[in-house]
Amino acid sequence: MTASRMAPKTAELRSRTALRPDVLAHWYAAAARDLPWRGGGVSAWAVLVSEVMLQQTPVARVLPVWSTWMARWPDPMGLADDTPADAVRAWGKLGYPRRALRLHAAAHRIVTQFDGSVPASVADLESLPGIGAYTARAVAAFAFGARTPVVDTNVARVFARALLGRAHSGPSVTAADRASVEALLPAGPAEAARFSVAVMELGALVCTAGSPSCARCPVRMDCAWHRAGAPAHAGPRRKPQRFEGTDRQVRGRLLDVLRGTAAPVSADDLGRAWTDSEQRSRALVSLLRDGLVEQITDGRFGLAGEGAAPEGSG
DNA sequence: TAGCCGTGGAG
DNA sequence: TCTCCAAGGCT
Repeated sequence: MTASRMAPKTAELRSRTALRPDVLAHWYAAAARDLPWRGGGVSAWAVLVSEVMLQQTPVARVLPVWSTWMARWPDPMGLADDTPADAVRAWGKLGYPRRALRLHAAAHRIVTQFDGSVPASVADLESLPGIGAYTARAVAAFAFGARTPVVDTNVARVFARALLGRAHSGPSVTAADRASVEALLPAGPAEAARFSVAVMELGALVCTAGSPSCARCPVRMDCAWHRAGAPAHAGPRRKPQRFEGTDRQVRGRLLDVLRGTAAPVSADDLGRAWTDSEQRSRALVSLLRDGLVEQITDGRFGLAGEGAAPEGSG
Protein backbone atom coordinates (compact mmCIF):
# COMPACT_ATOMS: atom_id res chain seq x y z
CA MET A 1 0.00 0.00 0.00
CA THR A 2 2.47 2.58 -1.16
CA ALA A 3 1.55 6.14 -1.96
CA SER A 4 1.13 5.32 -5.62
CA ARG A 5 -1.15 2.46 -4.82
CA MET A 6 -3.25 4.81 -2.76
CA ALA A 7 -3.99 6.80 -5.86
CA PRO A 8 -7.81 6.77 -5.53
CA LYS A 9 -8.95 10.09 -4.14
CA THR A 10 -10.35 10.34 -0.67
CA ALA A 11 -13.82 11.10 -1.92
CA GLU A 12 -13.77 8.02 -4.06
CA LEU A 13 -12.58 5.84 -1.17
CA ARG A 14 -15.20 7.35 1.07
CA SER A 15 -17.92 6.49 -1.40
CA ARG A 16 -17.05 2.84 -1.23
CA THR A 17 -18.71 0.84 1.47
CA ALA A 18 -16.24 -1.99 1.98
CA LEU A 19 -15.22 -0.92 5.48
CA ARG A 20 -18.36 0.44 7.07
CA PRO A 21 -17.71 1.28 10.71
CA ASP A 22 -21.11 0.02 11.83
CA VAL A 23 -20.64 -3.35 10.15
CA LEU A 24 -17.18 -3.72 11.60
CA ALA A 25 -18.32 -2.71 15.08
CA HIS A 26 -21.07 -5.31 14.97
CA TRP A 27 -18.67 -8.00 13.83
CA TYR A 28 -16.11 -6.97 16.45
CA ALA A 29 -18.64 -7.19 19.27
CA ALA A 30 -19.37 -10.78 18.32
CA ALA A 31 -16.00 -12.09 17.19
CA ALA A 32 -13.25 -10.18 18.97
CA ARG A 33 -10.90 -11.95 21.32
CA ASP A 34 -11.21 -11.08 24.98
CA LEU A 35 -7.74 -9.71 25.63
CA PRO A 36 -6.83 -8.32 29.06
CA TRP A 37 -5.34 -5.08 27.72
CA ARG A 38 -8.58 -4.19 25.99
CA GLY A 39 -11.64 -2.53 27.41
CA GLY A 40 -12.11 -0.12 30.27
CA GLY A 41 -10.22 -0.07 33.52
CA VAL A 42 -6.89 -0.71 31.84
CA SER A 43 -4.15 1.85 32.42
CA ALA A 44 -2.31 3.60 29.62
CA TRP A 45 0.84 1.94 30.90
CA ALA A 46 -0.78 -1.47 30.52
CA VAL A 47 -1.79 -0.63 26.97
CA LEU A 48 1.67 0.67 26.14
CA VAL A 49 3.34 -2.46 27.52
CA SER A 50 1.00 -4.69 25.53
CA GLU A 51 1.64 -2.79 22.30
CA VAL A 52 5.41 -3.04 22.69
CA MET A 53 5.21 -6.74 23.46
CA LEU A 54 2.93 -7.34 20.49
CA GLN A 55 5.42 -5.88 18.02
CA GLN A 56 6.17 -8.79 15.68
CA THR A 57 5.05 -11.21 18.35
CA PRO A 58 1.97 -13.49 18.48
CA VAL A 59 -0.75 -12.70 21.01
CA ALA A 60 -0.60 -16.16 22.56
CA ARG A 61 3.02 -15.69 23.49
CA VAL A 62 2.49 -12.19 24.87
CA LEU A 63 -0.41 -13.04 27.20
CA PRO A 64 1.47 -14.76 30.06
CA VAL A 65 4.46 -12.41 29.93
CA TRP A 66 2.24 -9.34 29.94
CA SER A 67 0.31 -10.61 32.97
CA THR A 68 3.47 -11.29 34.94
CA TRP A 69 4.97 -7.98 33.89
CA MET A 70 1.95 -5.94 34.90
CA ALA A 71 1.68 -7.70 38.26
CA ARG A 72 5.30 -6.84 38.99
CA TRP A 73 5.38 -3.37 37.46
CA PRO A 74 1.83 -1.95 37.49
CA ASP A 75 3.19 1.50 36.71
CA PRO A 76 6.27 3.05 35.03
CA MET A 77 7.84 4.03 38.35
CA GLY A 78 8.24 0.46 39.49
CA LEU A 79 10.00 -0.58 36.31
CA ALA A 80 12.20 2.49 36.29
CA ASP A 81 13.34 1.67 39.82
CA ASP A 82 14.53 -1.78 38.80
CA THR A 83 17.48 -2.63 36.57
CA PRO A 84 17.50 -3.22 32.84
CA ALA A 85 18.57 -6.77 33.70
CA ASP A 86 15.33 -7.25 35.60
CA ALA A 87 13.40 -6.14 32.53
CA VAL A 88 15.35 -8.37 30.15
CA ARG A 89 14.88 -11.35 32.42
CA ALA A 90 11.15 -10.71 32.81
CA TRP A 91 10.94 -10.38 29.05
CA GLY A 92 11.88 -14.03 28.89
CA LYS A 93 11.86 -15.51 25.43
CA LEU A 94 9.43 -13.10 23.81
CA GLY A 95 12.08 -12.24 21.27
CA TYR A 96 13.71 -8.96 20.21
CA PRO A 97 14.98 -8.35 23.78
CA ARG A 98 16.04 -4.82 22.95
CA ARG A 99 12.35 -4.06 23.33
CA ALA A 100 12.70 -4.83 27.04
CA LEU A 101 15.62 -2.46 27.27
CA ARG A 102 13.74 0.27 25.46
CA LEU A 103 10.64 -0.27 27.58
CA HIS A 104 12.78 0.15 30.66
CA ALA A 105 14.27 3.33 29.20
CA ALA A 106 10.79 4.55 28.29
CA ALA A 107 9.63 4.00 31.86
CA HIS A 108 12.56 6.03 33.08
CA ARG A 109 11.74 8.84 30.67
CA ILE A 110 8.07 8.77 31.67
CA VAL A 111 9.09 9.22 35.28
CA THR A 112 11.66 11.94 34.72
CA GLN A 113 10.05 13.84 31.88
CA PHE A 114 6.33 13.20 32.23
CA ASP A 115 5.94 13.04 35.99
CA GLY A 116 5.27 9.32 35.95
CA SER A 117 2.25 9.46 33.66
CA VAL A 118 2.24 7.99 30.17
CA PRO A 119 1.94 10.98 27.82
CA ALA A 120 -1.21 11.21 25.72
CA SER A 121 -0.02 12.95 22.59
CA VAL A 122 1.33 11.10 19.59
CA ALA A 123 4.36 13.39 19.48
CA ASP A 124 5.29 12.77 23.11
CA LEU A 125 4.70 9.05 22.77
CA GLU A 126 6.86 8.87 19.66
CA SER A 127 9.65 10.56 21.55
CA LEU A 128 9.91 7.56 23.85
CA PRO A 129 12.43 4.82 23.06
CA GLY A 130 10.90 1.84 21.29
CA ILE A 131 7.70 3.72 20.48
CA GLY A 132 7.36 4.31 16.77
CA ALA A 133 4.64 5.60 14.48
CA TYR A 134 2.35 2.62 14.98
CA THR A 135 2.72 2.11 18.73
CA ALA A 136 2.39 5.82 19.52
CA ARG A 137 -0.93 6.01 17.69
CA ALA A 138 -2.17 2.74 19.13
CA VAL A 139 -1.59 4.02 22.66
CA ALA A 140 -3.06 7.41 21.85
CA ALA A 141 -6.20 5.83 20.42
CA PHE A 142 -6.73 2.82 22.67
CA ALA A 143 -5.58 4.31 25.97
CA PHE A 144 -6.53 7.95 25.53
CA GLY A 145 -9.31 7.84 22.96
CA ALA A 146 -7.52 10.01 20.43
CA ARG A 147 -8.83 10.12 16.88
CA THR A 148 -5.71 9.04 15.03
CA PRO A 149 -5.04 6.44 12.34
CA VAL A 150 -3.73 3.21 13.87
CA VAL A 151 -2.15 1.43 10.94
CA ASP A 152 -0.27 -1.77 11.46
CA THR A 153 0.40 -4.51 8.95
CA ASN A 154 -3.09 -5.93 9.50
CA VAL A 155 -4.85 -2.66 8.85
CA ALA A 156 -2.71 -1.97 5.81
CA ARG A 157 -3.52 -5.38 4.38
CA VAL A 158 -7.27 -5.06 5.00
CA PHE A 159 -7.30 -1.66 3.33
CA ALA A 160 -5.25 -2.94 0.41
CA ARG A 161 -7.70 -5.76 -0.18
CA ALA A 162 -11.05 -4.25 0.65
CA LEU A 163 -10.52 -0.86 -0.95
CA LEU A 164 -7.82 -1.36 -3.56
CA GLY A 165 -8.37 -4.96 -4.58
CA ARG A 166 -4.79 -5.91 -3.94
CA ALA A 167 -3.72 -9.13 -2.26
CA HIS A 168 -1.07 -7.50 -0.14
CA SER A 169 -0.06 -4.14 1.19
CA GLY A 170 3.38 -2.65 0.68
CA PRO A 171 6.42 -3.89 2.58
CA SER A 172 6.04 -1.24 5.25
CA VAL A 173 3.40 1.18 6.47
CA THR A 174 3.99 4.70 5.18
CA ALA A 175 2.78 8.13 6.16
CA ALA A 176 0.67 8.05 3.02
CA ASP A 177 -1.01 4.88 4.28
CA ARG A 178 -1.85 6.57 7.56
CA ALA A 179 -3.24 9.56 5.71
CA SER A 180 -5.48 7.30 3.65
CA VAL A 181 -6.80 5.53 6.71
CA GLU A 182 -7.30 8.80 8.55
CA ALA A 183 -9.47 10.03 5.70
CA LEU A 184 -11.84 7.14 6.32
CA LEU A 185 -11.85 7.35 10.10
CA PRO A 186 -15.24 8.00 11.72
CA ALA A 187 -15.62 11.55 13.00
CA GLY A 188 -16.00 10.68 16.67
CA PRO A 189 -12.86 9.71 18.56
CA ALA A 190 -14.52 6.77 20.27
CA GLU A 191 -15.93 5.49 17.00
CA ALA A 192 -12.56 5.98 15.33
CA ALA A 193 -10.76 3.91 17.96
CA ARG A 194 -13.39 1.19 17.71
CA PHE A 195 -13.03 1.22 13.95
CA SER A 196 -9.27 0.85 14.21
CA VAL A 197 -9.29 -2.04 16.63
CA ALA A 198 -12.00 -3.75 14.59
CA VAL A 199 -10.01 -3.52 11.36
CA MET A 200 -6.93 -4.78 13.17
CA GLU A 201 -8.87 -7.69 14.58
CA LEU A 202 -10.36 -8.49 11.19
CA GLY A 203 -6.88 -8.62 9.72
CA ALA A 204 -5.63 -10.80 12.54
CA LEU A 205 -8.50 -13.30 12.60
CA VAL A 206 -10.13 -13.32 9.16
CA CYS A 207 -8.30 -11.31 6.54
CA THR A 208 -4.99 -13.00 7.28
CA ALA A 209 -1.94 -12.72 5.09
CA GLY A 210 -1.62 -16.33 4.04
CA SER A 211 -5.04 -17.92 3.90
CA PRO A 212 -7.85 -15.44 4.47
CA SER A 213 -11.23 -16.79 5.56
CA CYS A 214 -13.35 -14.81 3.17
CA ALA A 215 -16.35 -17.07 3.79
CA ARG A 216 -16.75 -15.65 7.28
CA CYS A 217 -15.71 -12.10 6.49
CA PRO A 218 -18.33 -9.47 7.34
CA VAL A 219 -17.31 -7.20 4.47
CA ARG A 220 -16.66 -9.75 1.72
CA MET A 221 -19.57 -8.61 -0.43
CA ASP A 222 -18.07 -5.16 -0.65
CA CYS A 223 -14.41 -6.18 -0.72
CA ALA A 224 -12.69 -5.12 -3.92
CA TRP A 225 -10.24 -8.00 -3.74
CA HIS A 226 -12.90 -10.63 -3.08
CA ARG A 227 -15.14 -9.27 -5.84
CA ALA A 228 -12.20 -9.51 -8.21
CA GLY A 229 -11.84 -13.18 -7.42
CA ALA A 230 -9.09 -12.75 -4.81
CA PRO A 231 -6.30 -12.56 -7.38
CA ALA A 232 -2.85 -13.59 -6.23
CA HIS A 233 -0.20 -11.01 -5.64
CA ALA A 234 1.92 -10.38 -8.71
CA GLY A 235 4.79 -8.39 -7.31
CA PRO A 236 7.74 -9.53 -5.22
CA ARG A 237 7.06 -10.73 -1.71
CA ARG A 238 9.06 -9.84 1.32
CA LYS A 239 12.25 -11.82 1.44
CA PRO A 240 11.83 -14.64 3.95
CA GLN A 241 14.03 -14.23 6.98
CA ARG A 242 16.45 -17.02 7.67
CA PHE A 243 17.53 -17.66 11.21
CA GLU A 244 19.51 -20.87 11.65
CA GLY A 245 23.19 -20.10 11.99
CA THR A 246 22.79 -16.34 11.98
CA ASP A 247 24.15 -13.88 14.50
CA ARG A 248 20.61 -13.45 15.69
CA GLN A 249 20.53 -17.04 16.79
CA VAL A 250 23.88 -16.68 18.53
CA ARG A 251 22.75 -13.55 20.33
CA GLY A 252 19.70 -15.45 21.49
CA ARG A 253 21.82 -18.31 22.79
CA LEU A 254 24.17 -16.01 24.69
CA LEU A 255 21.31 -14.05 26.19
CA ASP A 256 19.60 -17.26 27.19
CA VAL A 257 22.67 -18.22 29.21
CA LEU A 258 22.77 -14.84 30.91
CA ARG A 259 19.05 -14.84 31.66
CA GLY A 260 19.38 -18.20 33.32
CA THR A 261 22.05 -17.24 35.81
CA ALA A 262 21.92 -14.79 38.67
CA ALA A 263 25.65 -14.12 38.81
CA PRO A 264 27.80 -12.86 35.93
CA VAL A 265 29.45 -15.61 33.88
CA SER A 266 32.89 -16.07 32.40
CA ALA A 267 33.77 -15.99 28.73
CA ASP A 268 34.31 -19.75 28.95
CA ASP A 269 30.77 -20.23 30.18
CA LEU A 270 29.48 -18.27 27.22
CA GLY A 271 31.69 -20.38 25.00
CA ARG A 272 29.50 -23.37 25.66
CA ALA A 273 26.54 -21.58 24.14
CA TRP A 274 28.09 -21.45 20.66
CA THR A 275 31.19 -23.20 19.38
CA ASP A 276 32.21 -20.87 16.56
CA SER A 277 34.35 -18.43 18.54
CA GLU A 278 34.51 -15.79 15.84
CA GLN A 279 30.75 -15.64 15.47
CA ARG A 280 30.27 -15.87 19.20
CA SER A 281 32.58 -12.94 19.71
CA ARG A 282 30.82 -10.91 17.08
CA ALA A 283 27.46 -11.58 18.69
CA LEU A 284 28.77 -10.71 22.13
CA VAL A 285 30.19 -7.43 20.89
CA SER A 286 26.84 -6.55 19.38
CA LEU A 287 25.07 -7.36 22.64
CA LEU A 288 27.51 -5.14 24.50
CA ARG A 289 27.02 -2.39 21.96
CA ASP A 290 23.25 -2.67 22.30
CA GLY A 291 23.51 -2.37 26.06
CA LEU A 292 21.90 -5.72 26.69
CA VAL A 293 25.08 -7.15 28.17
CA GLU A 294 27.91 -5.57 30.10
CA GLN A 295 31.32 -6.68 31.23
CA ILE A 296 32.31 -6.15 34.82
CA THR A 297 35.80 -5.34 36.03
CA ASP A 298 36.83 -8.95 36.60
CA GLY A 299 36.10 -9.73 32.96
CA ARG A 300 32.88 -11.64 33.44
CA PHE A 301 29.65 -10.84 31.61
CA GLY A 302 26.16 -10.14 32.87
CA LEU A 303 22.87 -8.62 31.83
CA ALA A 304 22.95 -4.84 31.79
CA GLY A 305 22.70 -3.33 35.22
CA GLU A 306 23.20 -6.39 37.37
CA GLY A 307 26.98 -6.46 37.27
CA ALA A 308 27.34 -2.84 38.19
CA ALA A 309 29.48 -2.14 41.20
CA PRO A 310 27.51 -0.84 44.18
CA GLU A 311 27.42 2.93 44.42
CA GLY A 312 30.48 4.40 46.08
CA SER A 313 32.63 1.33 45.63
CA GLY A 314 34.64 2.78 42.84
C1' DT B 1 16.14 2.50 2.94
C1' DA B 2 17.11 -2.04 3.11
C1' DG B 3 18.88 -4.83 6.54
C1' DC B 4 18.98 -6.12 11.06
C1' DC B 5 16.92 -7.54 15.35
C1' DG B 6 14.29 -13.47 18.47
C1' DT B 7 11.27 -16.98 19.05
C1' DG B 8 8.66 -21.03 18.37
C1' DG B 9 3.98 -22.42 16.58
C1' DA B 10 1.43 -23.57 12.36
C1' DG B 11 0.81 -25.78 8.01
C1' DT C 1 11.85 -31.33 7.85
C1' DC C 2 11.18 -26.94 6.16
C1' DT C 3 9.07 -22.65 5.14
C1' DC C 4 6.67 -18.84 6.73
C1' DC C 5 5.73 -15.71 9.76
C1' DA C 6 3.31 -12.49 14.36
C1' DA C 7 -0.04 -5.61 16.59
C1' DG C 8 7.52 -2.66 14.37
C1' DG C 9 11.45 0.13 15.46
C1' DC C 10 15.90 1.75 14.48
C1' DT C 11 19.83 2.97 11.71
